[in-house]
Amino acid sequence: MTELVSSLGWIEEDLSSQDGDQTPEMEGRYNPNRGSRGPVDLGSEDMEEEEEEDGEESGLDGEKAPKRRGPKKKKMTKARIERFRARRVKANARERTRMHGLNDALDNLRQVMPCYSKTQKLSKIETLRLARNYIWALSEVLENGQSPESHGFMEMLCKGLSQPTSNLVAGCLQLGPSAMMVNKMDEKCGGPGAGGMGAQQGHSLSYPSPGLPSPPYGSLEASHLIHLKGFKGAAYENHSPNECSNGTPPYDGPLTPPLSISGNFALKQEPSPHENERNFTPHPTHPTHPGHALFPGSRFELPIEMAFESFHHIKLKRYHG
DNA sequence: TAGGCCATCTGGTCCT
DNA sequence: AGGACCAGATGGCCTA
Repeated sequence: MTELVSSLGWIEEDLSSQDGDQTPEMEGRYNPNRGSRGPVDLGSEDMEEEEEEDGEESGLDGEKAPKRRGPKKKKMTKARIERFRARRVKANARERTRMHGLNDALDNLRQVMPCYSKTQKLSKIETLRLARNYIWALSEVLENGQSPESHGFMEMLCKGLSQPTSNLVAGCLQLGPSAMMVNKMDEKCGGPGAGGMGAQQGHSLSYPSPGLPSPPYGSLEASHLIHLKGFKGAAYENHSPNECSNGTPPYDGPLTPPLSISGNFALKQEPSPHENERNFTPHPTHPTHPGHALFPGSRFELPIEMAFESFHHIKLKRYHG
């Protein structure tokens, strides 16, 4: 086997030095040194063919390698190797493109999540979990009339998320300057859970949907949610993202409305390229006033209660035909 | 330094 | 034959 690998050494060199399949779009993303795997495995077919060429070769310890059965395979001519390489290079490029598409889709998903930051990106798995929770929570709003300002809504949103993500979501949705101050004090006095509303509860929250699995990690302690009291409108407050200093990820991206209701669920338009630079500036699809949300299907802003009412009304109308 | 997350390469499988 | 999809492997980066 060692000999086999060394006999393929030239291919390894060849493949590792092939930056030829690096497309311009990958600039800055593709690092040829990344994910390199040492000896390149040519795959069963090619390996077998190499073995074939080696004939009855004894192994390292002198024991005989079992004779291979089945039809003899074609010899690995230089032309075939070339074709194989070309195919592999193309397949790699396609796979990269495919994964980039997948990542783009995830990015789009991140942007319609109740907390979105270009700089503090949710991981892939957290994005998917939060998306599921978001859909679930919104369904509850629609079907059971649950208030999006309730504990339950926030609990559903944070279910199964890691603690940092839960904090991020909670922070994005409901923390105003005063809450942040209180929270900071709480944390200094013994970390999350030492005070504040969550700590006052002092027990794990119970979750109403038995159909959903328990969180794989992260706890559901109420203290993870920092403060759950009325987040309405607070997300538009210009709180400093760096006020949390003990592990709570700072939120320094554009502030996503809790539910910027415009049509289906909370779809937003693509953020402007400059959105990242401004901490809080008007956006066509974002409400510009604290405590306001966008009127469904339009750019009118309403007090958030009215917006939810309209949202609810429209959804019910669609739901019931 | 360990662990989490990620991008990439790769071979296998299925489908057209 | 070739493309899409998938899962395993690998190594880089970052953070606690």
